[in-house]
Amino acid sequence: MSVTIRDVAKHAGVSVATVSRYLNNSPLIAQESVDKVRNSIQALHYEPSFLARGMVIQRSQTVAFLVDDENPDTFGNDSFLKIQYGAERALGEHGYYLMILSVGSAAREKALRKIVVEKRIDGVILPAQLAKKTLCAMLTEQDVPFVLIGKSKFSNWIDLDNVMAGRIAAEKLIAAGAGSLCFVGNGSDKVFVNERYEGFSAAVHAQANIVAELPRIDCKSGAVCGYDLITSAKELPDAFVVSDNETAFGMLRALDERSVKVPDQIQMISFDDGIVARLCHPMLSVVDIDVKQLGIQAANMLYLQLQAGRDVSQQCLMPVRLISRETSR
Amino acid sequence: MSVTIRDVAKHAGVSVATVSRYLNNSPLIAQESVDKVRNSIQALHYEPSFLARGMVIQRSQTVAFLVDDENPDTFGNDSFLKIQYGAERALGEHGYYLMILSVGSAAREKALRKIVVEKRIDGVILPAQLAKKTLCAMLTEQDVPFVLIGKSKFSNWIDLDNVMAGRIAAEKLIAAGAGSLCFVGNGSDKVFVNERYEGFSAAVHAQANIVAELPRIDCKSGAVCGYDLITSAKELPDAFVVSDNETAFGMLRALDERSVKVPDQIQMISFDDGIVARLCHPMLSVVDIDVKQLGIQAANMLYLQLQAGRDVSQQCLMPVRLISRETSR
DNA sequence: CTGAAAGCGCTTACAG
DNA sequence: CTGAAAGCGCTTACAG
Repeated sequence: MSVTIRDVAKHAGVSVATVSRYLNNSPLIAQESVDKVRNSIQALHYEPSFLARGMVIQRSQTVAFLVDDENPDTFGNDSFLKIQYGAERALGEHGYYLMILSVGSAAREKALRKIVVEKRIDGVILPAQLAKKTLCAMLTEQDVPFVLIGKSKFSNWIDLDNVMAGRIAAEKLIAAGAGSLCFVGNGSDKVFVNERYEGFSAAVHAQANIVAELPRIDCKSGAVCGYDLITSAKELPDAFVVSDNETAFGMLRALDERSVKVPDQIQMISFDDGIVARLCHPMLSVVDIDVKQLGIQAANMLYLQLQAGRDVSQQCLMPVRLISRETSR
Repeated sequence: MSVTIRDVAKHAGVSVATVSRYLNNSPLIAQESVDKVRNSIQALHYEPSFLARGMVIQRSQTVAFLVDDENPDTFGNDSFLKIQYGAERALGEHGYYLMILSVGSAAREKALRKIVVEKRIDGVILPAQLAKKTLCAMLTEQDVPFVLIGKSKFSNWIDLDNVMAGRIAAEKLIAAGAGSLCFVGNGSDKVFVNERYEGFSAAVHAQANIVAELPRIDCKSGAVCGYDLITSAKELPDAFVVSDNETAFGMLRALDERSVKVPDQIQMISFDDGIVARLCHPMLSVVDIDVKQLGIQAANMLYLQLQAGRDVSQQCLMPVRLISRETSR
């Protein structure tokens, strides 16, 4: 049907071995042959079959990106989409393809195993939350490199620098004159919330004259909770650092109703730059990271391992940056 | 290295042909052989190589999902992620895998061609916006079935029923007593906006006593535009149908500032149920569709074509539903 | 530097 | 119903 390596060989007047050498950039080939083969390939619109090639070299040039579509908390947002796109792009530049695989249930985990032993994929990128012991053990045993998104006890991971993010937020507020700060966290069990608090805390304690009264408040319902928190508060600090946009959104609305001027009377900084940050009134200042870049980096880390052949241990913390808008001075 | 069909054959005391027949559920095999082979496969943990199989049958059991990561307008939202997950799930149940491929630039379009002729994929799902003539022609020529997400002149597509959505919104408002309605659209060049208006329009004109003054207002910057629109409006209709959540958000904030009671004095209905709808104050009533279901359906349509072997022309309009919240009576 | 040949792991007529 | 054999399109020692 389609044109094969044999057709090219015949057309070029060489053997298939020579064509194959050309395809693989082998040094064992004369310039003259190179030219002939190149011409024939163009003339015939030849495209090597990855299936045949993959079969002999036992590689598919594709990596799996694991997701859990049953976990809206982790994946129901577009930053995940951006990570994915970033990874696809970076991988594409190295000639690799990206396959999506949801592994919510145990059945799907078996599916992953199947894919791995079938050699359908050469590597995997997965969120740390999905990195169960059995899964990682399987990957290691099958000699498939993987990189995690999010800190982990496993060797290779990449994450945003949440501690730094918390520190930056607090420092900015202190520099802007806030004498008393309060951290509001949505979800005390989430590690990124706790990391942001850790950074916040370090920055506050570094200044002898700063009061960290109400040092930390935890809520768990986003906007509604943030709103309630403000309406019921007796006294307010000079500034809030809030773990997420939605909680901040609710707080700002309540502040507005109480006619508290932001940022004049109270300042606020949150994290992650989403649509909600821009809908806040006034617009929310935020410590953000470039999530697409995170995906790109993850892909590059994996590519390195794919090349090295064996595990090179890598950890990477992505830098964050402050986006000053209207809730901070 | 890994166990092959030959190992299984030897272990089971049959020929590789028989094992292959078992693998392919061939009827040409005795029950006795079936049992022997099944046992051996389990004993040996045999997993057939998709690469070898794919090479002979010229199929890879994977479909490509095309995206354009440079177009934030279409893909910078989580509904796209849900479509993707839905597709992955549905495909997975049929034993197919999902590969992501971004095709923003011309270079990537060549990459798609390569993937197709390499037989790396058996079919493709793509947003209608990406369905350029050359691309579809290539797919057709290469005999690769595809389904579009969004209405199209090409044969197979699936879309949300935007006309119906517009109609439902208007009818609900009319039934709730609105005597004058106004449609606010964000982006007069977007087909889904125009379709929603079309349904709105039909519903309004069906009622002789309904006034459609200010029949349609177009803006193009979301929240800010919605806000300005209300602050500068001289008189207001009984109800608004708004093409998107963000514009509605801005309008509601302005209404609040003007102390117009919603939904008592003015009602409002928008489309798509996102996070913003719930952050509106009062919470936005919305006509929504199940986007994940859209992905599932798209996958099923493609699967049908993959099975049928040849093009079966299908169009599918996904039903929508009203989610009544606080902005409608 | 080059080609003939074996082999990667499967499927599928073909003959029995 | 079963097996021997050819073939899918490539790569890679091996001998030259």
